[in-house]
Amino acid sequence: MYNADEAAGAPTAIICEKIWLAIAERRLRPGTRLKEEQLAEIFSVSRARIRQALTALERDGLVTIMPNRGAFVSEPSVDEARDVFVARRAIEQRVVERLCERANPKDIVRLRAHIEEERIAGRSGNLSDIVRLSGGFHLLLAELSGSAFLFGILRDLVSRTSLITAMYRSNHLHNCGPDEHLAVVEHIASRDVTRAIKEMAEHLNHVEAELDLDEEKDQPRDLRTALL
Amino acid sequence: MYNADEAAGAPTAIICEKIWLAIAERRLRPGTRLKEEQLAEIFSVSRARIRQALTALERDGLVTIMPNRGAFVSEPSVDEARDVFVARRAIEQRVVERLCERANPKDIVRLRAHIEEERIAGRSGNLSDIVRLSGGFHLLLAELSGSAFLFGILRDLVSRTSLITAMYRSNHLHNCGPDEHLAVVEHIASRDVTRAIKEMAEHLNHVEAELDLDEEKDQPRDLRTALL
DNA sequence: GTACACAATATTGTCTACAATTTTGTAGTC
DNA sequence: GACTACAAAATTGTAGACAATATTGTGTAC
Repeated sequence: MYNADEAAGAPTAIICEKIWLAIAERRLRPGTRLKEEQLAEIFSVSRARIRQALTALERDGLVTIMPNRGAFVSEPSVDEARDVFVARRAIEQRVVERLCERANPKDIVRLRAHIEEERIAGRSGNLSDIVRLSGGFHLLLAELSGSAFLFGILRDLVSRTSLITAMYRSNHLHNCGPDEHLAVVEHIASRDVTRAIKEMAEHLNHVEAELDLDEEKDQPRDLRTALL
Repeated sequence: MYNADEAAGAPTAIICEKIWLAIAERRLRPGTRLKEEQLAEIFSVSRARIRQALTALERDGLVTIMPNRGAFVSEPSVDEARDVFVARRAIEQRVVERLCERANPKDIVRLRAHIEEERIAGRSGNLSDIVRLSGGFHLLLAELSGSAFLFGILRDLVSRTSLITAMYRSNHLHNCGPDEHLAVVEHIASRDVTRAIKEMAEHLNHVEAELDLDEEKDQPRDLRTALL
């Protein structure tokens, strides 16, 4: 069978997505070094394109580039992880508010269809699809809210959330359940702003609560704190 | 006198800042084409570094890169401008909330010192400093809130605000007055969350209100709507 | 005289080679 | 025997050259 991973001349976006998925699926663990030449050989592209991909991934907070040192898979701290959820609650509240005002029947149809895709992926157990679609739901919400800017912020936040869930135990993998997604959508459909916001806030709380953010308050980021 | 603008081998960050300032000060008008080779010659650097700077500026929303077409100074629409303020109110509310809980006397000293700098720049009339410092106040607030992530979002938002104020009449240039900044800080100093939030919201409303966002509902983004 | 097709030009996108920096291994000295 | 200084290897950062693409100008046919 033809393996797309080893196809030559992959566009930058594809490379980003492959690395992103690898991180989200924990195949690439936080802290892993990402050598440019190595990646260039793996994807059969030039090193220049890998550099583009890495800087784009740095923008999304998935990799950390240290000057003259190289790129590493980011290791968000507990505090940073909590910050992401603080920001998500703030942003997604606005998204839901706007959507309750603006959403038309067509939007609701798209959202329900998306959730159906999530259900199918959940049953098939395809981890790539599950990760992609569960984040994609929140992104679709932001897109339909009509604000390109809120969408952009949430894009970052969802990427970081993927890394965080990958890092702090996503073993249960309840990970953004379609049921809670549907509840939000139905509240939006009935223009119930208060309940829609509340449902979204609870959903995000559930996702955060499933992480091991209380234990190991400050995990070792450098050797000094790790060993002394 | 030595002119730093024409110094050879400027780092990417410096190039970004120079272009950013030029946009914020309206020396580069929205829609202006940014030819890579031209910029490379101006800054005496290679085109590769200009490309890095342009992609970074695109990330901040200041320039728009069209594939195979080139880079242009962004022309945010009225809706996009309003979105930025919606997002700023959401984010900066959280920043102020956190700061009321966490701020220590040292932080207050830094904030007051910054406002004093703003006052000095305002009296001297140095446009570069005024633009930089007025945005810098909000960034300092976010930095002191202890959330690197909220800081990152606000960095984007402040950049975009600079472009927006440059585009939609910043002639009065009341533009983020130090007086209102001080009011916010004093409320934070006295741990009065409600008033601090209110003051910040009003401040942002004032900034938005000074723009011509109601008139010319949809300014011409492409030739079709401009001419027909 | 106008409209379409083609060619020339200019600009961006990509790749390969070279330079700078950091890290690691080795030897010398106290 | 351990520590410091130096050298070599590996890796990133940068620059310049080449290829692809879009725009503009010109010519020809109708």
